[in-house]
Amino acid sequence: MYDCQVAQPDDLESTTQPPAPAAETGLSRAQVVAEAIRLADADGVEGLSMRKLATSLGAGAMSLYHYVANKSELLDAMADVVFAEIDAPEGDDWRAAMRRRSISARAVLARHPWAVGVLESRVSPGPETLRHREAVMACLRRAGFSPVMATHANWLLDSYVYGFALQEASLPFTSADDLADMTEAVYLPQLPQDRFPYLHESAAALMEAGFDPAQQFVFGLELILEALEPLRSETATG
Amino acid sequence: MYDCQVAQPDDLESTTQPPAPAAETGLSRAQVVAEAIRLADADGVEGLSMRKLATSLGAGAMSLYHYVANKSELLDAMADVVFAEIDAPEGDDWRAAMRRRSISARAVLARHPWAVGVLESRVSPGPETLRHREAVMACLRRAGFSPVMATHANWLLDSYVYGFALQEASLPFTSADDLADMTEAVYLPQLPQDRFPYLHESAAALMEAGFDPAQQFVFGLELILEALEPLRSETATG
DNA sequence: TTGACAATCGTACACCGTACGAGGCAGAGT
DNA sequence: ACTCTGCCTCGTACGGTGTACGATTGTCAA
Repeated sequence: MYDCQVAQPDDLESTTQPPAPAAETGLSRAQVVAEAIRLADADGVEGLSMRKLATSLGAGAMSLYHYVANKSELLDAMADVVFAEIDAPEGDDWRAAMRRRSISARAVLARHPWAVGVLESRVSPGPETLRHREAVMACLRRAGFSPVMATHANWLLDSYVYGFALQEASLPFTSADDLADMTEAVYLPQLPQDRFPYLHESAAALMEAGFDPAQQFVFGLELILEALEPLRSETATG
Repeated sequence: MYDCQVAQPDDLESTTQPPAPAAETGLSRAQVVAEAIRLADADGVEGLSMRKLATSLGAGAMSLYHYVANKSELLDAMADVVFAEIDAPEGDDWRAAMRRRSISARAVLARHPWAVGVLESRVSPGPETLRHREAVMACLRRAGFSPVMATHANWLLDSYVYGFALQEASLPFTSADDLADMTEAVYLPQLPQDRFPYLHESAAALMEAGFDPAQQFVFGLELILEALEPLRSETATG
């Protein structure tokens, strides 16, 4: 009826490796996925093809299909591995916990910029993703948010994290030096002061002050966490 | 040096149609882009190919390249048209203005779910995009935000809008009925209460209460706007 | 020895973006 | 009237893609 599988049953057990990855000789699903992530980090997802991945693993293209049903499942698996890199929220202080996990999430998504795009149109969360989401909901519920409020808070925080990562991924520069060069060479000339005075001003201010994505991220994150605080302990709502 | 063009000079003038679109016979860039958007809305971006687009316009595939340098430029143009659908912020009340424009942005991105994904890895904003961003910055600056604070607020709001749209686009259902069916048929069985009690609880609560993305969006939006309010008029900072 | 099964991969097919260049057709110059 | 010059159309072809199919091998149980 619905073709949307949340996770394969035995994937849920995958904390212990499936049958033993055969170590030295032959491939393994984990190796395939890991190499795919390496390639995607280097060249972007659009540069990742089954043939290239296979070659990079020293195998024939069709061999991959023994470990992965199709490319879509491969992308799902990649996203799940990336998700596993994110620190789960821990501790009694919900703000500290969510701050840590959100900062971690942004950092991870900055390391794997393609992952944000993969999230979209990818419907079946993997086991690590589920575990992580469960941990987040647990943290919020234990902090006193009602089920409905916890869901709201979760959406708000995730939206911010993903949206920030998306914007960050589409920035044309990586380092602060790039920013300066870039701004001076491209943006300012193309944003004439008379037509786009405010964008011009903003670009100039950005270049002058430098731009640290992590710091920029924390600014909005703190605002959101503070705004969520008063919504706790209205346990009757949900 | 940098291959990142912000906008073609004459694109900036494109409020008036370039040379006259030739109306009846022959194609026009605007027609090509519009049909591409129609197809992407129907089948998703990954289902959009130059050949299908051409056929759908009653033309040969290569004819398109007279109006569009390559597929990447086509995607840029599509994103720009979508951006033009978003209401620009208007009026003296900055919160009302930004609320309207953010709600409009979410609605537009929900209508064109592929557009969020196109944003990523697309580096050159089109003329409409620039106009819109300029209007947003103008609104914030006039409301008393310093240049730096306005930039922060802009990032925060845009992150929320894009992130929300991204999450919404990856939802496996569209209508409330779908939600109920979906939850009952797929999520609840696959989220056993003992392993994922909180996700289970959340899914159940969501199904019971119904789920209106627009309403959910406004919740977080209002929180953000309220949190930004006290940061106005610190004009000395920037 | 035989049979089952896991793993590898060569080949082929349909599709993709697009380079190249050949054609048609409208209007301007002579 | 003739040519020339541009815009516009698109057929063909090339190198890439995901992957269906089936042949091949290696390994182990009976």
